[in-house]
Amino acid sequence: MRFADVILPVPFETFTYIVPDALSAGLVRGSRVVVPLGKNKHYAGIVARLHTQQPPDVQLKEIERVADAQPVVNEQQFQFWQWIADYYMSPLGDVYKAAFPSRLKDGEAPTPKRTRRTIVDRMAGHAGAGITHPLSPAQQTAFDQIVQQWASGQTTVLLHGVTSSGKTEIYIHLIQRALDAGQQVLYLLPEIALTTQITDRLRHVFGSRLGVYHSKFTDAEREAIYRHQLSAEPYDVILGARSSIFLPFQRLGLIIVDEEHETSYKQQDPQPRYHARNAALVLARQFGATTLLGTATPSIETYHLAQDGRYGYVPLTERFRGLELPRVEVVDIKRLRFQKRMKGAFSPRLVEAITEALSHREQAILFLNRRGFSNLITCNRCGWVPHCQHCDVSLTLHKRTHTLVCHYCGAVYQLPEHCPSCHSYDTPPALDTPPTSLRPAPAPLHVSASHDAQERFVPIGAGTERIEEQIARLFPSARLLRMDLDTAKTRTAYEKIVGDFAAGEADILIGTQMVTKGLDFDHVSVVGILDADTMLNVPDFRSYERTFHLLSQVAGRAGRKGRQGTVILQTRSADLPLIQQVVDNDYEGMYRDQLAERELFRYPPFTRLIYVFLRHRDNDILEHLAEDFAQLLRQRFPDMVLGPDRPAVSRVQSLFIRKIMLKVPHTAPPAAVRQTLYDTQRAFLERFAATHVNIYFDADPM
DNA sequence: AGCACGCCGACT
DNA sequence: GTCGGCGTGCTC
Repeated sequence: MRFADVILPVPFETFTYIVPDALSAGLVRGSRVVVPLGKNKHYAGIVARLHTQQPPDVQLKEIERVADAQPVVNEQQFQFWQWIADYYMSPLGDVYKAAFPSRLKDGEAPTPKRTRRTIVDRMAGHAGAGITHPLSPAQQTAFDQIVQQWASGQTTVLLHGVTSSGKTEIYIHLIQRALDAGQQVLYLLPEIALTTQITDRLRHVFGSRLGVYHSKFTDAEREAIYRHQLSAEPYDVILGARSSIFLPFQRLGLIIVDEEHETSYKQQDPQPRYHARNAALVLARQFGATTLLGTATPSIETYHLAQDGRYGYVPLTERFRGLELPRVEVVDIKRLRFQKRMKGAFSPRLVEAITEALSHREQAILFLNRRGFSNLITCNRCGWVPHCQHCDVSLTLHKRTHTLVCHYCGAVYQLPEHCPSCHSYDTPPALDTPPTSLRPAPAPLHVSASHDAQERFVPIGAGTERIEEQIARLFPSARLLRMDLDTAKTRTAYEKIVGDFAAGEADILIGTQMVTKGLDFDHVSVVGILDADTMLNVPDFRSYERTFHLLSQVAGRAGRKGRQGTVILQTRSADLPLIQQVVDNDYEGMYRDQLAERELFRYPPFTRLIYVFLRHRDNDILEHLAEDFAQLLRQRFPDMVLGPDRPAVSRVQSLFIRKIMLKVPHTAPPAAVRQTLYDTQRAFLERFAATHVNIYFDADPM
């Protein structure tokens, strides 16, 4: 009797099935098979092992059919999956879930008969022509240094190049070099930076040898690319987001991780909580491939490794075509507010700079890291602030839709007619209206609160929607565009805003983080950072580093050929050294300060962090459980445990949350640490068998 | 994660 | 008298 251990898209390791004789011949490790699970579910899973050892005490079911003629997971991928599963403490089933397009995991739908060829056609295009631009002398020097460091055995190199230094052109030449050597290339970008600007440029050069892979593609498109990579003639270059590290490769020779400092490389929510940059380095090692990490502002961790000599290091300080770095001016809005000299969120200096830009027919970008109209609203009589019923966050007013939105879970509420706390303005409620508080609003909303409902509640703080309103009042003739999650929900909407702004069809672009990534506009002379403080005040050891990255990136949007751009940085923390470091573009200074802090408080890169999260619907029970769990951990990991703490958002979707932080020294063997964590978890769950507590780990959290 | 099974409130 | 709420338990 033969058995197969099968990986299924459920959070477990493997399930064992009987291999029917009829299927035996066509089955190998890596085959995709359809199997029954539970009462009447069917999934497509991956055969991880074929053997003859019948497991005891389980009633085995049979494999129903083999889904493909050929195996779909190769040996290299199995190793990689196992590394992810081990390192990030996630079951193989969840790794499989992350690695595969959904349709390939579905047991119900038969494999589609090749749909219209347009799926692959759209991706492919022309043959490509080696249309690489010649490198500038500075770029050529960087290129030579990178190649030379690889040759000297330094397989990972950090390219530290200022914004607009033309890193992409260097990448293109390195990719060409790898292709000439018959190798495949993986080019990773954060999701948000995968714009048409970059894909068009690469398509232009590499034509049909390029495959693009990211989450905005339909599942069918992703399936097509996955299958194409299994074929005898796969794409030689994959340009993709985080999840493209899971594609099958045959002769991978080079991985480029652009914007390596981006925290979005770390998958946050569903398991596996992997870091695509770090996982890519492991992938490269498996293939004996070289890696290039590129950024204008390296992460502290990466820069530290480069300083240590563990990564090669290549600086590129010259901006392409002699573009000057922008001049950054700090405006202390704490004082201006006190002096009542602010016009809404705008300082006189920012208004002046925008006025000047507009008078020269130049463009401005205004950056604010918060969407919606106001951060929160409060009753103007008693101070009541509406909160999400499921999460521990106040609700954001969205004026256009007359709604209150939870930016954490996405729940949408009607704007209340009167304050449920003090019952002020107590017009008689309609009989069918529960007088209590917030009622969830039906999804597409056409609810209009009565006109004066908005006056009963005072909006506090500004979001992009409110900035748009203020700027329209300050500059009535300016043409405005707003880009945030609300206006650029789809890729098309996003591309339209970017395209329109680039074409000069608007004068001012207001936006969130979205405006900071991978965009180059030629006519932007002013960038306004409306409020640097929201980022600084996040209680997290990385908040200064993150603020530096973000502000430097936003600042880099300013500047046009032949004229220095201006950045107006408004902040209430004007004296902070970090702000001066942004002004001076002083990465080294920021790095030095942050590294000292990290060493003092034993944070990465001096330790490895593991977070333990506990979730429970009862806050008091959770409080005790988390305390007990931390106690068990303290016994096993002396001097390494911090907490439990309430995370900033301590309740999400009706579950309360506690976080325990583990600072693991580099001397502790990772496998042993993980084993101890699992043992502790098991002991804990056995002791509190009855209580329903959810525990999970996050290795190298962001 | 799904999804079924199981015990307590408002409807024809 | 049932429809249905989501608590909890299992999946080879």
